[in-house]
Amino acid sequence: MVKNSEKILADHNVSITNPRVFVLEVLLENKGPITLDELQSTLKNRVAKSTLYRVLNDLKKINILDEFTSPENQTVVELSLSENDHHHHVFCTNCGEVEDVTLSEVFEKQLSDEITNIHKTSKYRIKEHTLELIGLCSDCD
Amino acid sequence: MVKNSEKILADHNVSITNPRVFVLEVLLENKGPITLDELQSTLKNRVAKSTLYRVLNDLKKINILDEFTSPENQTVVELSLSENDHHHHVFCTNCGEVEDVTLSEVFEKQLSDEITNIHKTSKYRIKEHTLELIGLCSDCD
DNA sequence: CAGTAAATGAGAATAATTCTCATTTATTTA
DNA sequence: TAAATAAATGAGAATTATTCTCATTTACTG
Repeated sequence: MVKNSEKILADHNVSITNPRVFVLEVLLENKGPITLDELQSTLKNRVAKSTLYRVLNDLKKINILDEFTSPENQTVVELSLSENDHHHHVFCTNCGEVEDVTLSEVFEKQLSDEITNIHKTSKYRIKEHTLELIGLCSDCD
Repeated sequence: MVKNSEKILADHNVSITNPRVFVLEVLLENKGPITLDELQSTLKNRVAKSTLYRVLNDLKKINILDEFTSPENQTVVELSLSENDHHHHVFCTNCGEVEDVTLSEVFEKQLSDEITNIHKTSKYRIKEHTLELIGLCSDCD
């Protein structure tokens, strides 16, 4: 039986190596955004630091990984395996946890209308958007 | 005549020093977000690197400076002198320029409604939000 | 299974930011 | 207003995050 992570790598024509499989496994298991620190400590010493950065760059290159920075300047990564999976992020300002949020279709429509309006007055051609929600998670509230 | 920057510092009970005045002057003149690189090169050698970081932290501490990271991982700062000045940012993915955008009142209302709805299902108590619009400025388009 | 190309580990190099400490500048006190 | 005290600065060292180098190991090709 071929592991999920191995199939992902094969499908994107990247060679299947232990570090890549390990990293993918953690990301798949985690399901959602994860800070670099957390990823690193979950991997323990299975992957060298330099290799971890390289693997993450590899995954970005094949477009299955998003990277962004939290309001507290933590690097956060998240698998993005499917195209049609538009969502946003909530950050806890206290513990640094990050989660996905999916906004209602109605709202996303309102947002895209607003962006269309911006095009009329702004000198920018907008291609993407991200909404960051910042607050406290239930543990920290 | 007291300079604007000096008044700002005095109003917040921080001592008036050359580095602080220089930095504030550039930020006031620039009006809008500016990358650290740009700020640094505008200041030339008038302020030591370590002092620049210190001054920026001072301004953050008195709540008149916002700091955020662009999608290209550039540190960006912006004065926020008035409370009631909610706005968002557009980033050019090519040249790295950043600008303020103010969204329509109608849309901000829709957004705050959406956040209210999120409260019902999410475990987060949301206190702030930022919308980042990502695209190309007219020069780079 | 051997040969070649690619990936890895360990640590050096680089970049961004913070820290240290001796010196300078601002503020307070008399 | 000058002296005393406290705060801020400059220069560079220290720290942290990330990338790079290169000798060794691993994966893919025929």
